[in-house]
Amino acid sequence: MNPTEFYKNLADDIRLKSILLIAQEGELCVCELMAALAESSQPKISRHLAVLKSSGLLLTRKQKQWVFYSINPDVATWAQQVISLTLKENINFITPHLQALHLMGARPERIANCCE
Amino acid sequence: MNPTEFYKNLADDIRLKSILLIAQEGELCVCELMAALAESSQPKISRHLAVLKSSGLLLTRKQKQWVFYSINPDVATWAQQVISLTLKENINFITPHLQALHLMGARPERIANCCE
DNA sequence: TTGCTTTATAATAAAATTATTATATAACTA
DNA sequence: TAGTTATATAATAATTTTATTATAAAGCAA
Repeated sequence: MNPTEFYKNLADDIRLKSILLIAQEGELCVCELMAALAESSQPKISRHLAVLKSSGLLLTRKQKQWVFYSINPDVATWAQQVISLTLKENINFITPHLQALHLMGARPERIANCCE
Repeated sequence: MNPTEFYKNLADDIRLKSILLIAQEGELCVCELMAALAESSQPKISRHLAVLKSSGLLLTRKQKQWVFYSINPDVATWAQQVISLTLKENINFITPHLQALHLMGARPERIANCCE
């Protein structure tokens, strides 16, 4: 992935916020991103995640009925550094979404963890 | 400028390459960018530079008949770090354009410098 | 002044991206 | 099995972005 393609992936509110939320939380499922990005519809979020996955930025892991997205560790180091720098220096950009996420009841991770 | 807006500015080949070339060279005029990005037309380059200027990423300095573009030092530190990291780790992305630039005869800087 | 070089802008067309709506699939639950 | 939840996808419409072409303006040079 060349730099322009990489930045095209970041050049959308839902995609960038999803990446930053996932970077912050380690991994998130679609329903958690829906809770975090409450103003966006499910197909909209799914489609943007599909874009990020197909360009190799995100990985998916299916567990029970949930699909968990995480940052692909094979992403070029510089690109991962760009993501973490952006997160670190713009935490306020996703603060309201992190709050919405933490207000969500019955987050799937907990359920998933407890049944493995 | 929020992170999404910033990345929208980088999400185009001409804009990203112009920024990286300017970051590498310190400052460049439109005709030098035309030489470097030989495949692109003058209005195309001018328009993309206007976008970058109006979002505050670039500054202009007019000298004689030339307009020199440089990175705005007031750009957020994290954004400047993103730019320099991208440049440092993707120098091959602009190498052919740097070569074209250095092949250009009678670069305006020299003329400008010699007549101040 | 006239002409040339450099750069910017405006109008329109073309292309790409994004949103919306509806529907499909898969997995769990009762 | 039937119903429910979670996610994906396809079709189309809407929007945004980009390219192209033509033209304008500004500054220099003869």
